[in-house]
Amino acid sequence: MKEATESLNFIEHIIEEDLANGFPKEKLCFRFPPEPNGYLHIGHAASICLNFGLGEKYGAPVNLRFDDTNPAKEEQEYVDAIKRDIAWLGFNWANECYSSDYFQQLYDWAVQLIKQGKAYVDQQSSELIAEQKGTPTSPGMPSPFRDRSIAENLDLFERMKNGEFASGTYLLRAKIDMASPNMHMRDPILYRIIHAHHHRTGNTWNIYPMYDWAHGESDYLEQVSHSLCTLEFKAHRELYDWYLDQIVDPTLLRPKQREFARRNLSFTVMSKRKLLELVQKKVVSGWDDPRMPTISGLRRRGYTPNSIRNFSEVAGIARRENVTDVSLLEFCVREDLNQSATRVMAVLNPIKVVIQNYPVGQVEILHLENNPEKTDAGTHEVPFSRELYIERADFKEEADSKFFRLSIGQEVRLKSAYIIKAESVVKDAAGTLLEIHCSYEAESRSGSGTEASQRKVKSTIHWVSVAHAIQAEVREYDRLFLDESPDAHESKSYMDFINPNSLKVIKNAYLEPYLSQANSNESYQFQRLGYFTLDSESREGKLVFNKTVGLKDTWAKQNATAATKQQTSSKPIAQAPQETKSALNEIQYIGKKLTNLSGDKLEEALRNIRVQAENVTYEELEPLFGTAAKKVGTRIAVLVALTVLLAKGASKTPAAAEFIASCQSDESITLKEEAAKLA
RNA sequence: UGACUGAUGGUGUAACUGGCAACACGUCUGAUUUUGGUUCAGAAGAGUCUAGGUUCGAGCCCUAGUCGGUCAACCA
Repeated sequence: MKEATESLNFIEHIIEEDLANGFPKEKLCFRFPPEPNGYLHIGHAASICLNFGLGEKYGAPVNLRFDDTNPAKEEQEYVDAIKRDIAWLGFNWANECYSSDYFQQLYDWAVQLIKQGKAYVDQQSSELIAEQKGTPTSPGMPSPFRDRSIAENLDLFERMKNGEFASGTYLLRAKIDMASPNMHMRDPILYRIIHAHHHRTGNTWNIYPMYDWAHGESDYLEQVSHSLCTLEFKAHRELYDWYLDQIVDPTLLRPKQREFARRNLSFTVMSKRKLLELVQKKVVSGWDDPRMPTISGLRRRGYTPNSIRNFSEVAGIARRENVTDVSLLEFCVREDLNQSATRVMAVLNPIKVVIQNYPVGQVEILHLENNPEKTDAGTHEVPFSRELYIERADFKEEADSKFFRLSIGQEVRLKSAYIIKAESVVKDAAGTLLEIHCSYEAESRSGSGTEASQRKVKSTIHWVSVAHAIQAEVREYDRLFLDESPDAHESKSYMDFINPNSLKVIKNAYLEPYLSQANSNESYQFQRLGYFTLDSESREGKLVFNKTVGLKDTWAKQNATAATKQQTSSKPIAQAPQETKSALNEIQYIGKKLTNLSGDKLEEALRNIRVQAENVTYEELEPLFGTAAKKVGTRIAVLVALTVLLAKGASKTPAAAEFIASCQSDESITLKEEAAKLA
């Protein structure tokens, strides 16, 4: 259905090229390699969708590999959460793998490296090693232990493995090049000693491989064809390849690392470390707080797998830094939910309406369409009675012409019910509005088929019956940060931009009774308000709803812009100097493309130049006489402009004459002709 | 002062081997609408970081520059 868009992203181009060069399609294999040290977020979703999407597109397996090489930071809890999130997104992994599954093989290979004189045991402090490493602009110095004998290295390494040494005392390093311009090649660490319990291997190991050593070799062991990671690993590629060089069997597939830009979202942060800080400092309630950009947070908020996959699709993947506007994500949920959400009525900020001419005690059961987008979705029942709640914002005692809702003397339709007219208001001593007294038109009931029921009124508003409404808590969310890129400021921390009002709790919202049986894996559209879903804290009898996203609200926007307009117009407007493109630039531009044109379009372009030339001075034009002979278009444009200037009475300077002469002898016929007219 | 890398409307992505810069979001009109939603029709908005060059023709190729990102964890 959407296969119409054939454009490939750059990763797909790489794969297509490999395929074209004879790489067998059946050997394609991808992987998604999270470290189980935190929850997945929308940025990971980009990577997940990329890898699993590629798998689906090429019919290739995609492994889920936990990069669990650091027992100090990793936990089973995260493994479970990650699996749940990926499954929720709707992807199936071919194999569930762990870097820790390869610890023995990795160890054996390391021993082999030592035997080849390509690795050595170092025993200096981390400070000393860092010092010897040099800086990006100056080379490093070799470790005094760099030339330890192979036998000694072997012995030490084995004892490291056996747990004879304390954490941090010994290291295994690859012997590469301390002067490499790539810092990662300056004798990188292969193994360090960590005495910690590993969530899978327990206490079997006392040494653990570093990311670089484990990652490429794991890709190789799994025969991953394309190992896709984010841009910050670009500099690691050289090392990735060096490690593979040491162990690769040429008859087997050699993985290829390629990098893409991570996806950033505006008004949020996107690194596990920063998200963890929000959790730890209790800025949010947890990893799955509905304000968090985590998959679990978005899920709790009411985002659908579809909307997130679509977002990834639409946002695309590329190699440059980016900050995608959240509005794109919001668009994606709305688009999805609009199709699937059941329409209901809920009043979040109530004001009571009493219909004076409606019989006291009468209750009518009306029918509300479940989903106008799906004709077969049916209806559900809504009780109607004399006393109702409507939104406070839907009433104004006196309305201006742009306010379509209820006001004194003004009619509105109650959704799926009657047309009412506001007659009077009741206020307390302080002047606050208590209730609105209305009259209804008995013939106007929706769907009754009467003439009155077909009558058009300016607006339709939602409502709930006071006697039948159920109460619930509704949580509304705003962006977590006030700045578009909270972590992009040098002088300020992202913590400085926290939005203090990102959570608004409405304790007593009134919902139509149908919602007492609300389903936790369904989304509801509270009509005219937005999309809502049951929160995980919701209990029978104490319902809690999360607002996923509001409806597009052109009315609110109109008001907001009107307000700001009023504000700015009260001040003297500091007119920004109009950045009009200079006529000369315009001429140059038209000229640039001139030789591509013909017929009418050429005529039009020439006409345009003549128009623009009216606003150009001779002084401005003169420097362009020197335009390279190759740039025929520009020369024509300049010549045409000159023609106009001369006609206006500019004097033909020697420079101009020379220019005209040179044009006359040009190869371009157009140029020649134009020049001849002037000669 | 190094190495690597990137630069296309407000935002995100396109443009297959060079051939009058496309799609989506956002914005703005108008129509439809018992949701100021949806849908439909339309508009505005970039001459592709700058300066040169190659070419009949450059966003794509070349040269130089500018600006941004990444790299010096016993993290991944």
